[in-house]
Amino acid sequence: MDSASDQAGLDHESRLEQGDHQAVRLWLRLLTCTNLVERHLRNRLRKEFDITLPRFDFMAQLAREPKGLTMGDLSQRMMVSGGNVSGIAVQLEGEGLISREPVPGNRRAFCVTLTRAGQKRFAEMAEAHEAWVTECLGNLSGTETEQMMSVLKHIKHDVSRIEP
Amino acid sequence: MDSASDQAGLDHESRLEQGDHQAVRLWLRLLTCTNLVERHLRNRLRKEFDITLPRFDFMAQLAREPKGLTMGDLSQRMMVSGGNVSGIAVQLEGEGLISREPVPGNRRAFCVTLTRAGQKRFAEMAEAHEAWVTECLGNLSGTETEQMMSVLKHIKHDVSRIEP
DNA sequence: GAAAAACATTTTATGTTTAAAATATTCAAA
DNA sequence: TTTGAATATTTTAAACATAAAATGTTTTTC
Repeated sequence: MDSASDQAGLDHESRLEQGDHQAVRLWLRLLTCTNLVERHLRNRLRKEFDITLPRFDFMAQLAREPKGLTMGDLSQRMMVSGGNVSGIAVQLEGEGLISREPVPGNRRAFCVTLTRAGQKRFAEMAEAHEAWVTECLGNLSGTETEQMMSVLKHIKHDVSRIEP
Repeated sequence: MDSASDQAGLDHESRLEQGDHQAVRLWLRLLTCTNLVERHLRNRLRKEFDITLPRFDFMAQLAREPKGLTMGDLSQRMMVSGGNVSGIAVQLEGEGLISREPVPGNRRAFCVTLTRAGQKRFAEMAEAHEAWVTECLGNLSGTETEQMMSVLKHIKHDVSRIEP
């Protein structure tokens, strides 16, 4: 067992055998890397602000859109099901961090916004969050960052063309 | 609203505002991209083989290690909690795809292996899985693939150095 | 303008995931 | 050799996630 994998812990891509193809190797490394960062952010959000990643994400979407979003908008942007968004909204509303008000002229939809308390709370968290992300991804060179952005865009395009 | 985001649906990184910094932009794109591929694979595994991604992953780890792994090994390599692995193992054992046998000389640990049926089942799935991954990530140029591999390695290294 | 289709959301049932506590075993030290 | 620490796993409780059904609203269509 080599010291590098001892150090970082064994994971998806540390244990690949020769036969695995290039694309699979890339996929496993991509997955490992994203999980690593995601877990790091999740832990710190919990430890420092006692909030989960989905709730933070929910609030982040609202912070970018001061005029508010509907539940459907949130579902799309967070890329999760409507029922999921619904459950998170109940909790955040209970904590007084968001408010749901009827949309004039459309009694089906809600307009969800951050409350004043929600804005304040989110601002604190966002600053820390950005610092944590920068800690994870901020040591790349400008070239590396650009390469990643470019290739990821390419992948996103390819995958979008597949879906049934 | 541009046609590209109509096409793929709104997501984490489609809605960023100017002020967000480089690292955060990269992170959101990385997350979006990984989620996109992960969801695609998850859906196809469910549709074609009626299996979940975690179960597939569990079996994949075992397929690479014919001598078997302990529950703790699996937890580390899959990067999920022990309780999680425990639950998956119960199910797969119930379906006769894996077996758990005591380790001689250590009554705490189990040695988990694929059964013959498990090996056969996994071989079928793995072939399809590799094709799906190649569909998602196989259209990149050699240069792009190498760049991704290299930058991801860099990120992984940076993040590993942070953890408390 | 009534029926049908589409929309926005919530509810329900089921399953996944985690952290933390509980259980049991092994190892180390005094 | 008993105490205590470390290890390996399972159980538990709560949050998260999905699909599908249910509810109520709006729009379309004939």
